[in-house]
Amino acid sequence: MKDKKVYKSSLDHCPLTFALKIIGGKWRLPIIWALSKSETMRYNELKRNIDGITNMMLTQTLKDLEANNIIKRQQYMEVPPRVEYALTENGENLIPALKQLANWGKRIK
Amino acid sequence: MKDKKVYKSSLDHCPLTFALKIIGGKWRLPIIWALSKSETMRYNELKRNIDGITNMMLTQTLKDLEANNIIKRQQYMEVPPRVEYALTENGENLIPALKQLANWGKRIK
DNA sequence: CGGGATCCACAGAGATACTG
DNA sequence: CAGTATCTCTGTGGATCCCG
Repeated sequence: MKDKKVYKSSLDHCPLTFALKIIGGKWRLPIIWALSKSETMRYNELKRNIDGITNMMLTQTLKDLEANNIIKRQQYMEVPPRVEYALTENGENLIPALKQLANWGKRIK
Repeated sequence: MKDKKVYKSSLDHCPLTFALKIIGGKWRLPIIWALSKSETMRYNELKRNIDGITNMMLTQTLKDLEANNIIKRQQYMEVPPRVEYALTENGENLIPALKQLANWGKRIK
C-alpha cells in the first residue's frame, strides 16, 4: 500500500519561518495592528475596525493568535456578553520587529 | 483570450502587508536566506542549497524576487551558460529586519 | 453580543516532461 | 546549465446561514 506522503513538519528549525507562520495569514496582521493601537478591543470593535473581515475569519484568526500566545481573550459573564481581546507580552514584543519591516517596506515602495 | 483577473488592491497602502507579500511565499525566505550568506550564487547552487525545491518553483520565485527588486540576475553569455543571482541593496536592507523577526521567533518558541 | 458549521471557489504549490 | 509548459491537487479564505 501506498504511504501517505509525510510533509516536513511545518514549524521546522528556522525561527524566521516560525515567525512568518504566525503573522502570515491574511487577517493576522490587521488584527495585531489594530490591537497594538488600543489596549483592549471587543469583538465587534475589531470587526468594525478591520475592513472586510467576516465573523468566521475574525473568530478563526483570533483563535489562531490566541493559540500562539500573541493575544489573550478575556470573557466577562454579563448580559449582554462582553469579550475583550488584547496583545500578550509576546504580542507586544512583536511590534518593534514589525515596525522595522514596515519601514523597509516604506523605503522600497 | 482570457481576462487576467484584477484583484482589489486594498492592501497596497500598508507597507507591512506589502513587505509580507514579498517575503511571504513558501520559497522566498529560503532563497533570500541562502543569498544573504553568499555574495552570489548560481542557479544550480541555489537548487542544491534549498532542500526540496523544484526547478519550477525556483525559477518562479527567482523571477518574483527579481521583479520586486530584492535580487538581481546576471547572465553570462558563455558555453555552458552561467547565471548568477545576488541580493540587491533592497534585499540587503531587508536582512536586519528579518533578523529581528527571527530573534522574536527564537524567544517565544 | 459573540460566536460556530457547512460548503465552495480559487490561487499557490507541485509532478512531470520538454528545450535553447 | 538554466530554465519552460501543462496539468493536477490542496489549503486557505470566504459566503451564508445558524446558535447560546
